[in-house]
Amino acid sequence: MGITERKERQRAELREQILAAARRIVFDEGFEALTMRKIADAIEYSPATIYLHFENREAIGRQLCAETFEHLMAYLAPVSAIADPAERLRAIGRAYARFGMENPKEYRLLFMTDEKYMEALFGPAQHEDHEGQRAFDFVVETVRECVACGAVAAQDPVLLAETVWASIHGVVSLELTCPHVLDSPVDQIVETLVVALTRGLAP
Amino acid sequence: MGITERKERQRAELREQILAAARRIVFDEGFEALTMRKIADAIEYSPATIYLHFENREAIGRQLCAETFEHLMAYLAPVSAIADPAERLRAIGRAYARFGMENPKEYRLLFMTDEKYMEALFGPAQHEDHEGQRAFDFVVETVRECVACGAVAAQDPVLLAETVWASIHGVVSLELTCPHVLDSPVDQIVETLVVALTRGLAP
DNA sequence: CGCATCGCTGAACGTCGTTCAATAAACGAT
DNA sequence: ATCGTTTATTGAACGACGTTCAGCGATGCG
Repeated sequence: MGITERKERQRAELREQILAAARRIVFDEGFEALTMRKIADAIEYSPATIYLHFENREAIGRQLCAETFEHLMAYLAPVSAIADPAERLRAIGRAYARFGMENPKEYRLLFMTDEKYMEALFGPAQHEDHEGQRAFDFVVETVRECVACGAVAAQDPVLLAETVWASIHGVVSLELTCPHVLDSPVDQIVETLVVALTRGLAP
Repeated sequence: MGITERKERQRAELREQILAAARRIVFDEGFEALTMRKIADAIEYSPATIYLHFENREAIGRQLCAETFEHLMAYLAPVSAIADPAERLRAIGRAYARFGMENPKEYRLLFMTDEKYMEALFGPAQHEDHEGQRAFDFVVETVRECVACGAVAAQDPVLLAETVWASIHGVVSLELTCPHVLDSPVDQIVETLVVALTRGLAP
């Protein structure tokens, strides 16, 4: 009785086709340009069919966000190999910015569009393991190590981690929103920022 | 022959009514919720009438951006009275962040929506006096003074000013996009940031 | 073969920004 | 006062959007 399985497989395949089409559209034109009818055209199905696989457009956005977050994690993962906490903190900033600049549409969807696309990663739900929170905890832990080894003056590690995150996010988001306003190269601004921050937060 | 003048006045009044309605809607619900039909309802005219005063919705957004920028300048103006350049630089950051937190929808329209709403303030036009550029030059000048008096190590002042601006923007924009993700109060993050930056950029 | 289930869609609803011919009012000239 | 013209305003429409749902045909089961 492989019929049920075949149907399930075909169903999953169509769902993946929808996601693939949506991914491509978002990558090329951004999430605002993602249209149910455009997806339908791409997969050669009626728009109504999409609603048999996703609750609505927002649900597709949420799924793409989850994937985007995995993508971001892939950028950050190699950084954890760096032993020196201060250098690791700087490397986190660089890797994060690099992800944003290399994946502008995805970054925008995840961090600059609406809170509803982040809240799946961060809460405010109660008991789920929020991968967003876990990733942020990695930054917090690095800051804690910086404090422990005397590279950073003792302060609330969460506050410091949020300061680092927010400021790097600022460079990326400003560049993504208005590409020609920042005169200096993003790399250089990020470098200035991470160096100044680790210097300025030292005891 | 006051007839022409009266007509001109009435025309200007209706234009101002449109802007007033648009302002209120953006202030209450954000620019995404700004609808031509909603404006038309508010001013008790047909939607088509609005197009006799503005080219399209985007033109209204641009005008609101210009006003928003004036508003931001009003926050920054008192700061110029501060004599110490380093303290003035910190005060710029605080005032900028306060503006963003107190005028979230306007801030979002101006700096987080689309480059087309900033480019009127910053270019890429050629010979106009871009008020956005002038405001940014104020930050650059402050940085220059910081360098001159030895508070900041000699580097490209534009790079340093952009670093400061982008990082503060990051705190504001992150908080506006996802209000409950940052655990620490925005004031505290901004304070940590401006202090760490001026410390870290010192010679 | 008949019946039930499933995948799928055409057509519709209400929304949006925008356009344009048509209407009515106000005006200048005679 | 009347005519012709300019001006202000709009109703109705177009195409696109997200979303819903009755119904269609094919598939599977007894």
